[in-house]
Amino acid sequence: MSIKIILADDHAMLRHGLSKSFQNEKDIEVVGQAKDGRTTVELARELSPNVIIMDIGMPDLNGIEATRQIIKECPKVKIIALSMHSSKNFIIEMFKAGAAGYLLKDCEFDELVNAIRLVMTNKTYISPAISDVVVDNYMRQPANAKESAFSILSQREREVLQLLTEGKATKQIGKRLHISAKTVEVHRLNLMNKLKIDNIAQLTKYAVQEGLTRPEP
Amino acid sequence: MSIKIILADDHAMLRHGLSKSFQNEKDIEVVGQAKDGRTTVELARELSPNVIIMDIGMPDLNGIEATRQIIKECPKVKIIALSMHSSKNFIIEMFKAGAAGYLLKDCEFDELVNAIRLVMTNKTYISPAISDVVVDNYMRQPANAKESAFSILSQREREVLQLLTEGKATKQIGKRLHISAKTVEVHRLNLMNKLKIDNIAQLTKYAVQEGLTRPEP
DNA sequence: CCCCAATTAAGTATTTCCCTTATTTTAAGT
DNA sequence: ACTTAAAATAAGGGAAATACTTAATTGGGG
Repeated sequence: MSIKIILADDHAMLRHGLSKSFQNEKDIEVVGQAKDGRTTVELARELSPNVIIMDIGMPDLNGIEATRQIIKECPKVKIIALSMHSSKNFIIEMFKAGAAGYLLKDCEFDELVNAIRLVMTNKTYISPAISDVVVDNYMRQPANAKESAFSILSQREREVLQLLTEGKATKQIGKRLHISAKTVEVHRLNLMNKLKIDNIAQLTKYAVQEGLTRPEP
Repeated sequence: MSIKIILADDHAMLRHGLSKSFQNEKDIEVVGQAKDGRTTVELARELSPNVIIMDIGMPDLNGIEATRQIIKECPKVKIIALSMHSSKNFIIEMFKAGAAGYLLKDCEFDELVNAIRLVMTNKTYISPAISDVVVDNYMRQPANAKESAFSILSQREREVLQLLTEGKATKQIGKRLHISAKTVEVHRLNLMNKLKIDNIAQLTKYAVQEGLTRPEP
């Protein structure tokens, strides 16, 4: 029986290319693709894959949040981050969210295949290209004391923050999250109080810096 | 008679250091310092300096706008850009705004001194570190066809855009620019229509990409 | 089992936004 | 110099969003 995987990345080109490449691997089957985090969460529920290849910078719901939510629902699913970013924050948060592996996008395809087979044996795969960052983090834990969005804000607040900083109106956010616009308002108010920011402009810059949303308009 | 210069940079540390360094140059006198573009414009009016050393990334009013305004009022003033950015857009727009020189911040102090003395003879100084960018621009003009904020928006609109994306409220912007809040509203509406963006979040990302405001919250 | 934080939601007063209209300046073209 | 266009200024008014308050419900952790 083959390994069922889902590809989550906002670039169709990359998904298509990977999908083609996986056709040569007889024990791996691409059962689904998603261009944003929210779709990925839904597909994970419907298709019950073994592995998800997850980009971090995606619209609507970023890869870290998506991972958090998927792992909460189905802890057996193995999620491998495939990201452009080698910055400490992303790597650490991705593993905190429950990822089973982390690779950079400029790695070889074979490395990804190896990683997939490895995580299927309940092991964790850390790409050599980023292993030093992970080690470094354990070496000087106290230096990493500054609280980031991931620790101060609740999950819902982070979701609202991302949609807010992607230009969505309160109403739209309510619809997307299936909650009242009034609730979204409260989340917005609370998160802005926590961050001590009282305008969307600075909030957007903050979210970009934290990697919760992407810098492109 | 010595050359009177103004230092415009938001980092007090840099201003202080430069100021100290200039004490060794007997023919150069630092007559004023400013931490933002708007203050620089005022100082330029009051102190009538010969040269202004101008950073680009400054709050309230960025270096490019400040240059535009100062040159409009006093075309004799020589403005030398001292920037971290070596990207084409900044360099081109700075010269369009009327700058007499452009240096990167990691150049030698002596290069800056040379540049100051050179522009005083009505020559233009382009740092070797960026000269290729300038040449490159003339080589393939048509490639540079995509319109940036500097070309589509009016000066007032760019000013409003910067303040808006720095988190200022309409009222505050009106006060700062000495115009009615209603007028600011119109400028905001017009610029958003021109850019085809209808929310502050995306507008902020756009302004950051165009260098009109800084990425830090 | 109780408590705290998170999530949900509504009411209301205030503010902002959107659109239209209009006058005055400034810039540009011929 | 004269005409036109664009930019900058501003007000009015209804629609919409926001700030702030209050509160019910839920879900773990001690």
